[in-house]
Amino acid sequence: MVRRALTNPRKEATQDRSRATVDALVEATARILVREGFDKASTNRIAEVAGVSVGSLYQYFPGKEALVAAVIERHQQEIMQVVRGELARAANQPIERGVRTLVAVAVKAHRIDPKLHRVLAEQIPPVGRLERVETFNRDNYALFKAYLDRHREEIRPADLGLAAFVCVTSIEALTHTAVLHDLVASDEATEALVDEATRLVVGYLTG
Amino acid sequence: MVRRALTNPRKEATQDRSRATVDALVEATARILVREGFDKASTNRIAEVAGVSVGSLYQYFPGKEALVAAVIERHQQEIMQVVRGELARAANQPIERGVRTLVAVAVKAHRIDPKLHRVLAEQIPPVGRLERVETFNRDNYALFKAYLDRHREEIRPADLGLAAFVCVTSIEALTHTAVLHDLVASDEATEALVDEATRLVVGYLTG
Amino acid sequence: MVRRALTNPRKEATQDRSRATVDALVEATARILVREGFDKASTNRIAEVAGVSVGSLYQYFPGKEALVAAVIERHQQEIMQVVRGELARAANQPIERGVRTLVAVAVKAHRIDPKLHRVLAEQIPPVGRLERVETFNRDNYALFKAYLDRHREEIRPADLGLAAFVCVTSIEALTHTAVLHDLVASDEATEALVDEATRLVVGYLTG
Amino acid sequence: MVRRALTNPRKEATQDRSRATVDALVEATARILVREGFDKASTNRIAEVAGVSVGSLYQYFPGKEALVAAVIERHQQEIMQVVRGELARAANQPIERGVRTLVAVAVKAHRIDPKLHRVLAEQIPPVGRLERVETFNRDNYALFKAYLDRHREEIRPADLGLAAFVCVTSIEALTHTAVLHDLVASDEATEALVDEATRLVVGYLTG
DNA sequence: AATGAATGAGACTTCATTCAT
DNA sequence: CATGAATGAAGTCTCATTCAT
Repeated sequence: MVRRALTNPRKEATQDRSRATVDALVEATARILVREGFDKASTNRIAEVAGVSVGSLYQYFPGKEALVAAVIERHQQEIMQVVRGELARAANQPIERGVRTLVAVAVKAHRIDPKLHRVLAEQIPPVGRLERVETFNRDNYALFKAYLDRHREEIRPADLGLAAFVCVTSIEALTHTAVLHDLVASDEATEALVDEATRLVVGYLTG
Repeated sequence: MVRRALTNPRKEATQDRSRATVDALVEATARILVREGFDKASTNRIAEVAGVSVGSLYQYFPGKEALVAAVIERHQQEIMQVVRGELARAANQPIERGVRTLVAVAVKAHRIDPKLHRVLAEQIPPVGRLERVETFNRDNYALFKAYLDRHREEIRPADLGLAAFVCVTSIEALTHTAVLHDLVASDEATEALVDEATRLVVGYLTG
Repeated sequence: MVRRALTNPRKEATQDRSRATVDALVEATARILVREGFDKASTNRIAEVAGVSVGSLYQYFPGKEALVAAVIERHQQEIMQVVRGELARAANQPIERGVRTLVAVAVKAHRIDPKLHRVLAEQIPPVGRLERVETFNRDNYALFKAYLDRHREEIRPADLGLAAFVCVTSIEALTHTAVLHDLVASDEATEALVDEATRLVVGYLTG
Repeated sequence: MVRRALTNPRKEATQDRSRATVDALVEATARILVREGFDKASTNRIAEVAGVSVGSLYQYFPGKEALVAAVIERHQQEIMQVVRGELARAANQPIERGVRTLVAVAVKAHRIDPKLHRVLAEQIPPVGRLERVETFNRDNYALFKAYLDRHREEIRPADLGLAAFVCVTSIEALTHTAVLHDLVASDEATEALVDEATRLVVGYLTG
């Protein structure tokens, strides 16, 4: 609800033409973000790339921020779709197997449009970003904590909240950095990374 | 040599007055970054806060980027000073003790002007940032790898490079996130965090 | 015939629905003018408040000007209705009594939707305004001159045109300013104003 | 003090070049107002006519309003200079003679750049205008009331405040309207108007 | 060296109006 | 007739940078 005025779409796109315009705008924003960087993502340029007039842009979005927010949202939803899907499987797996699944999912998630992910992580200025990112991480955190709750018998740490923080933050950082630096270029490299990350977390939880 | 034109001081400030001007400019930039955010850090504003004319600003810095770069550099050096100092002690400590020292150092380092650290991490746009940050991490990475080399007998992972990446990335992420989210407000909380991070890394290295 | 293209309704609203639409548009314009000011009276906003599409607005009015003109016209007609009605009585009253009636009428007229009156007087840009206002004053002027003609025996000034100008302008200004500045808040205050204005004009005409 | 942010110059023009720029901007604004109307007075156009960049405009004025305010102020000061000068003479003249002087002054004042006066009176939107105009009229009102105080023996009305309001408003309206409608084109016409206005006011005051 | 006035490209945004459906 | 999506010219304003003094 907060900051509605700045980052929420102005009106729902009910009709087809509207819908297409909105999609084109969000897509154009993402494309520019990836190809030219945040600085080049001016409203005029976005409209131009979307093949739409600036006026139309402002008909649907109150400003640049809202467009970027929409891109982030879209990206986040694509990720969460992958995550949630694969995560169901992990729920009942034993720690070792389960964590490996989670790590693999994290890598997979980070590979969805990694260039966009990179830009969003690096270039987007504060206001809207932090909230989004935090929201995202809070989701991950909650999911992981639930997993730990279910397996509380098998793990050492008493403070599951802290444990979840440690694990989620580490996995996120490792996969994020690895993808950014192309450390997961080959399947072997990816497997090695997943192995290590799994060891890190499993060792921590069960040590 | 790289990008000299854009981010290096135009000239060495030999004379005292020059030196003072340069310092005032960098300090003003840092202050504005922290207090008003990157967006407000216009060259005119920086000059004003530094009590200097824009003209003088351009006498010493080729542009806005160079100023921000200088702020980053200064911050980084303050951090490395702390890190290097405390790190000497860790070198000959056994794994458990040594890692704990390293983690504690990381927390300490992140506490140097955390607001500035936050701004630099969140708000500064791409060009200069990534390189700087990577430089920074590469330093940490190298230092830690050297530590692992020295203790290679006591640790499990064969690929020390990968192991160093896993450890440095995790510690960095944990301390960074913890400081950002004020999870280290009290001494107890800090100690708890250090405990967990140490366990994470030690478990991984010796598991 | 003059300026038809810009300020006259495009077509007569013969059908009921049309009539209702036109009324809604004029009413919406007036409301916005009063409540939000001329600047906020965009065609889109007017259509929205009228509960009609912009397209429909342009079906009945050639543009924004025409709408404002319609509002002015409506207001003027309401005023002239009051004025003409009360004026009939004044026609045969002796100077003293007659002028008092006229002044009272002027105050009464200015009290019809004074907020709208104020906006029309203050905020509406040139093109259509002057003409309208002049038209309005010309009406008043003509009516008053006719009154003077009828009483030419009792008054001093030889040039009745000039006399009418002096009287109408003064009465208009006094009542207008008084209403704008809330100098007619109470009945006593109103009576005092009417007294003075009457004295002013009567003294001038009969002195 | 009110509305400083919107209508006051941003900085004092201390240096010669600055001063020239500010003057050019105000002059350009006045010229455009007179020749092309308020609507055409965009900041870009003003800067262009002033032979200056938009940037400079915003260096000295926070926006369009401030420019217009400056024009009004300048005009007002020119007027008050004339008024105050001639008014001294009226102070000790007997009613009849004094009022005639005052009326003549009013006409003279309204003749200073009458086109500009007209535009300011007709086209300038509310916010800044009313205050200015009221300030102006309050000055006139105060001056006239002082005159009445000095001659209280010779005049009828008990409430000098109300009397001043009646006289000032009437004289202002008569001269303003007369100048606007070119009723003072010839010397004879002017004299006739002054005669009538004087009679109006003197009759009222001494009747 | 220092100053700060001047520049002007370009970002953001609004709104009167049109036109395909 | 009604609708409302689309248009794009035009306006406002900022800010990195230059340059005459």
